[in-house]
Amino acid sequence: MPPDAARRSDRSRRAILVAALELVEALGYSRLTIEAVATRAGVGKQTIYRWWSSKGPLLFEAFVELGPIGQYPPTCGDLAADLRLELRVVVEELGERRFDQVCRALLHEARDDLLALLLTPRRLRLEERLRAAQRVGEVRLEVDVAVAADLLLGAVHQRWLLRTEPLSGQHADAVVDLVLRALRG
Amino acid sequence: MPPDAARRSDRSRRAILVAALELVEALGYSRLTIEAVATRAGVGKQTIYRWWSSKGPLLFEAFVELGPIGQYPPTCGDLAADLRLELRVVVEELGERRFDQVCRALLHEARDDLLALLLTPRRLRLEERLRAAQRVGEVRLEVDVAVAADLLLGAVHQRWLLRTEPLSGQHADAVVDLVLRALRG
Amino acid sequence: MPPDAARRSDRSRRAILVAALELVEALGYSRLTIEAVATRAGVGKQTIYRWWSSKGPLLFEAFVELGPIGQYPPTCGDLAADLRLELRVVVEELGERRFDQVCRALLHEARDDLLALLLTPRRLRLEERLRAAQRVGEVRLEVDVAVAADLLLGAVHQRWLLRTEPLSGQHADAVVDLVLRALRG
Amino acid sequence: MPPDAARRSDRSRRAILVAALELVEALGYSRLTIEAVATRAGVGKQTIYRWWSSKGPLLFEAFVELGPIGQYPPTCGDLAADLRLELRVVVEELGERRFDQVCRALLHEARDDLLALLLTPRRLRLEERLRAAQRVGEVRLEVDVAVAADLLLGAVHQRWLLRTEPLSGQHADAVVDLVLRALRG
DNA sequence: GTGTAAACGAGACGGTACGTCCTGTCTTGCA
DNA sequence: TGCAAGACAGGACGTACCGTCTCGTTTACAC
Repeated sequence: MPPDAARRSDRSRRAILVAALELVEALGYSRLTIEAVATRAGVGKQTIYRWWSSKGPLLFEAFVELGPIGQYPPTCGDLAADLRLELRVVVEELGERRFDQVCRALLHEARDDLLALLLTPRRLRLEERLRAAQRVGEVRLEVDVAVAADLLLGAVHQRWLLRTEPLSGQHADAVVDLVLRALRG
Repeated sequence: MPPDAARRSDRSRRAILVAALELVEALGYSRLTIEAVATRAGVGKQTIYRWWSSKGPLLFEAFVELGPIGQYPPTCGDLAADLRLELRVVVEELGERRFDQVCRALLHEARDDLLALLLTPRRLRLEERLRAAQRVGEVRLEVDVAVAADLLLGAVHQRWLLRTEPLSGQHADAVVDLVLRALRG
Repeated sequence: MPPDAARRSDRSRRAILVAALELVEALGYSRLTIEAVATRAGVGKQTIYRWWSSKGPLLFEAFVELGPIGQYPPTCGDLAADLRLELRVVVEELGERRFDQVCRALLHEARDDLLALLLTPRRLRLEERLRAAQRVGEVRLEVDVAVAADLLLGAVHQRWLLRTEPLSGQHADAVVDLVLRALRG
Repeated sequence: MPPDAARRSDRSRRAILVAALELVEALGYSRLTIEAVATRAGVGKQTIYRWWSSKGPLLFEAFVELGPIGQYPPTCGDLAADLRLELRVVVEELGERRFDQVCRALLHEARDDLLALLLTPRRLRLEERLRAAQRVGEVRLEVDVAVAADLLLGAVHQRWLLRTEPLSGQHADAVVDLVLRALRG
C-alpha cells in the first residue's frame, strides 16, 4: 500500500526534519544515519522509510522547509551593484555549515536534480536581472544569459567546491567586474 | 610502527590500484567497497588498510598513476583557439566515467586537497597561457588571471557538477568567447 | 538497551541451535565459527551476538535443548548393579562426539559453571542412590557421599579427559567394585 | 631443509619460553598469541614457528623447563601418610595459575598426550607406592593399582576441572581415607 | 682471517574470523 | 489501527592473528 498522506503525523514529520538538519550540521553527511535521525526524533525507522526513500531527499526536504535560504535582496537600478549584491548573498549562503553539508550530500548521492533545485532560485533571479539589462541595452542582446550565469555562479561555486581559497566578497566583486566587461555593448 | 615502504610489494600495490579503478568505473563510488577491491586484486584487506586510510586517497592515487590524464594539447599562437582547445579537453576529461567518479569521491570525502591537486595542472596551464597573452598585450594587465581561470573552469565545472545540461564543446566555446571579451584591452 | 526477549524469533533461535550442534559435531569446537553458524542457520551474525556472548554458552544451550542427554536408567534394588549401570551410561555419554566436544568447549572457555551444570544431573542421581543405600545400611553412615561421587565420576572423567586409555564399561565396573568396598560397613 | 639444531640460538629459545610462560600466566591460554610471544621475546615470529608447531607444544616445553613442578616429597613407611602427602602436593600444584593454565591449554588443544605426560610422574610414583604396599600386604593383591590411582587422582582432578568446590587438603585427605578402606585386605 | 650458509629480527603478505554498525524490511504491542 | 520500538537477514566495516614469505644482518663453522 502507498502511504496515506492524509493520515500522516505532522508531529513526527517535523521532528524528523528537525533532527535530520541538526545531525547533518553536527556530523556532516556521511556520518549521518537514518537510525540516528529516528532515535533523535523519537520515531520508528519505518516512519522515515515510509515517507522518504533515502537520506538525500530527506535532507533536501528538511532544508527547503527549515533551512536558512530566504535572503532575496531587492534590486536597485544599477546592474553592477545588483550583481555584486546577488553574488555576495550566494557567498554567504555557501559559508553556512548546514547549507554546505546538504549541498555536498546531494552532490555525492548523485541527487544533482535536488541540488540544482536548491540553487535554481538564485540562478533564475540572476538570469532575469540579466535579461532586464538586455532590454535596457546594458547587456548585449547576443549574450546567452545562461552562459553568463554559468560564469558568475560557476566562478564562486568553483572556490566553494575546491576550497582552494576562502570564499570572499572581494572575489565575488572581482568576478562581477570581469563578467560585466564581457556583457556590455 | 609505520609501515615499511621499502618492503612494499609493488605487485600488490599495482593490483590494488588497477582493481580500484576498474571497480569505481563499473560500480560508481558509493557501491565500491574495500573488500571488493581486495578480492579482485587478490590481496588481503589489511594490505589495503596498511597503505591507504580510505577509499578517497586510494582512488586518487589510482587515478594519478593509471588514469587517462595526460592530454596536454600544444598551444598555437592564437589565444582564442588555445583556450577553446584547452576547455574542450577539460570537457572531455570530465565526461569520462572514471574521472567523474573519482572527482565526486574526493569531493564527498572532503578530500578537496586531492581534488584540487587533480585539477591543478590544467588550471596552471590556463593561467600560464593567460599570462603569456598579457605579455603580448592580448589580455589587459589589470586582469587577475586567477579570477579569469575561475570564470573559464568554473562555468564548465558548474554544468558537470549539477548536470543541468550535458557538457559540450559548444558550451565551452561559448564560455571562451564571452570571457575573451572581458579580457581584451 | 537489553534485547527484548518477548520479541525474539523462535524460528531463528532454533535454527541457530541446530546449526551449532551440527557444526560442532562435524568440525569440533575450535574449528567452529560464529560466521559458519550464522550462514548455516540463515541468520545474521548480529542475531547470534544479540543473544549469546560466545560459542560456549551457545553450545551449552544447544546441547541442553537438543542434545541426547536423557538416559536415566531405572534403579533396581541392587546397589552394585545400580552403580554399574549408572557409570556405564556416563561412559557412553562421554563417548558421543557432540557431548565430548561441548564439554571440552566449556572447559576451555572456563565456563566451568556450565560444564558442571551439564554433569550435575548424573551426580545428583548418584548421590541420591548412595544416600538411599546409607538408609538401608548398605553404605556406612560416616561416608561423605559427595566424596564417594568424586571417586566414582572422577575416575571415569579422568580417563575421558586424558585419553590415556579408552573409556570402557569394564573400567567403570572395576571402579564401582573398588569403591563399593570402601563404602560398605 | 630441516632446521639445524646445532646453530640454534639458546638466547632466543629461552627468551621465547620465558615470554610464553609469563603471558599464559597473565592472559590465560586462549588470549595468548604467538605474535605477542614473539614481540615480548624480541624475536621474529618465524623463529618460533621454526622450532614449535603451535602454542601447545611451546607451552609444554616452557613448563617442563621452567615450571615449578619439582616437589617430590620423600615417602615415610606409613601408607596413609604417604598418600595424603602425595595428594596434597597435587592439590597445591593445581592451585598454581601457571600450571592450571597450561593444563587447560593442553586439554583444549587435544594435546592430551602432553597433558598426560605432565601428570605422569606423579601417577607413576603413586602406583609405585601402591605396589610397594601390595608387597608388604597393606594393599590386597587383587587391586588394580591403575584403577586405584584413577580413584585418587580422578577425585582431585574432578574438583579442579569443574571448580565446583575449591581444592583443599581436607578433601584430599578424605579421598585418601575412603580409598584406603577399599584397598586394604 | 675469510667465505658461506644457516639462523636471526623484522615485518609485509594472503587469508580467516572477529565483533560492530547500519541498512531496509518485518513484527509486536501499546495507545 | 497507526506508530514507537526494535528484532531480523544481510553485508561492509576496520582489527587482530594466523602461518608463510622475503628481506638484510649477525653468527659461527670450514677453509
